[in-house]
Amino acid sequence: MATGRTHRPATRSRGIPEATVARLPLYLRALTALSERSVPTVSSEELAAAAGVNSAKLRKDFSYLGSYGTRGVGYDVEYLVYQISRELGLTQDWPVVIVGIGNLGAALANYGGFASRGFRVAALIDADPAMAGRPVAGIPVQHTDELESIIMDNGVSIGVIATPAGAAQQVCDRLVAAGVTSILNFAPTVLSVPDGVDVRKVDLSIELQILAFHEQRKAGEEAAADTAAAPAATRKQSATDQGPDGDVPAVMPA
Amino acid sequence: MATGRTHRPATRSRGIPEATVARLPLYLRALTALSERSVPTVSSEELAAAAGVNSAKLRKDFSYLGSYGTRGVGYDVEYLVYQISRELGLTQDWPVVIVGIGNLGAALANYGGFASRGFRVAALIDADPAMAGRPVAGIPVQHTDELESIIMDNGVSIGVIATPAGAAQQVCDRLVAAGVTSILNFAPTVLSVPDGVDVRKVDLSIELQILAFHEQRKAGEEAAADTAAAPAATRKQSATDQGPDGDVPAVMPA
DNA sequence: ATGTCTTTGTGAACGCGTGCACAAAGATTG
DNA sequence: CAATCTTTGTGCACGCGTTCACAAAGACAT
Repeated sequence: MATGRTHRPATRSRGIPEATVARLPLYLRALTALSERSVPTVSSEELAAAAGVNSAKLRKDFSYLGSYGTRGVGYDVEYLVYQISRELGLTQDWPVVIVGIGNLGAALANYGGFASRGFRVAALIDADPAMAGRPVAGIPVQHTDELESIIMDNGVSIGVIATPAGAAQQVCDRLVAAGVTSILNFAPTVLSVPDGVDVRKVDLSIELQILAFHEQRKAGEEAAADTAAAPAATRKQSATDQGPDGDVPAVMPA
Repeated sequence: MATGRTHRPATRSRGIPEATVARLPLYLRALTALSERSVPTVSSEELAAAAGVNSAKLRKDFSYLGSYGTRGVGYDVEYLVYQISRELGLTQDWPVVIVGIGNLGAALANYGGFASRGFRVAALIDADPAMAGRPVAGIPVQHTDELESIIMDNGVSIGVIATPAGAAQQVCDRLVAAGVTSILNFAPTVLSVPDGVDVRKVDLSIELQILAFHEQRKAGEEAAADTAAAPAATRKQSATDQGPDGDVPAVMPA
């Protein structure tokens, strides 16, 4: 997954496990789709399939929220949508600022998924003076100088960082100082924040590297399982084994 | 985190735990930065701080790769960079296709993090005929009709889906049929794939919802810890407590 | 009202991941 | 060469998360 919590040592909040919280949006999405199709009730089995999880896990997840199901029938879709929304805090309005309006920032500003669930893009902020005033996704970009006043005037508590890595920590510090307590970080850097501030990171490069690892492993297994007679030379070398350490050159391409 | 594995039931590959694999790119990034500053060696403590993890965890992670450190000294930066790169499969070239060249797809195509580590954008694919031929990030966009031939001709095994949710499963099916075995999915949908295909998803909306949950909890705690005399009315209602279920209206805004 | 059938809610067992704490290893100094 | 000091590598314990499997609960039919 592209994310990972940072700081805050798994303080299970009000008894709802972190892993469950991470799945609630998934259930909510599936439930919303059912709701739009006017499906009145759904069983744990069906909903689990739609959300791509195990049905036992889903039931246990819901049990942390309370007993909202009816045995022999299933869950009331509308009611569950409401309960999960409330639990996630989506029944209230969350103003969000996006800092760094490059390609990614613009994509985020245009992303419909933001507005659809209580998240409102309160402002777009960029350090480039040339960007100031230019509208992106219908919202005029404001200069970084305005950052503090924007945060405070709008009561923003969630910030999205889409700046280059070099600027991320500085932007983060300013956001936090101005009152932001939750940060979604797209910059490839480790952010350090004071206690009480949540950071989630989305790192495209890391995701790809994890995929590459599994891809390589698959290729290795396949090669090993091949005729097992063909000399290891799928591309360069089997890449799977090689002397425990030996004298491989301590240099690399990238 | 924004991601989560799908399918493939935690088959610990060659003894390297999944959690460790997910952290290797983090270490690699920190090590690369040290390498550029020509730092010869680094202790687990220093590197752990740079990567934002516990030093014991880091040492255990490295122990799965082998004993590459020197007691009393630390780890050789260059050597470790090489070993992790090799383990992650970054010493070889990974051609990648990006399908769906909207705002997000264009942002991904322009993202420098791709090219920097063995990942090469082999092609950009979009369903819109008007996009065909138009260069994005210096690469001409090709039409979806070409998808299969592009995959096969370039030996692409990793695909990135940045299409609208509605098109994602169909694109996924075609990618898999053409030979792709690893998919990075940005579309807000659960993809179903055959065994042997890895899917990782990055979901901006889910990340924000998780942040909102914690944000709400923080607001609730703070309100409760306030003077504890002021009647609960921070915004709507305390949102933290309320009858076990009661007769709340089964309707919601969004 | 009684019985059957479906589906929830959860107790219990298991496995993975994390972090402590320390022994082993090697570098370094005298 | 011996003593000391630093830092790795890991055994162990603990807690979280997942999954199984089943009893309890309610719907539904007769």
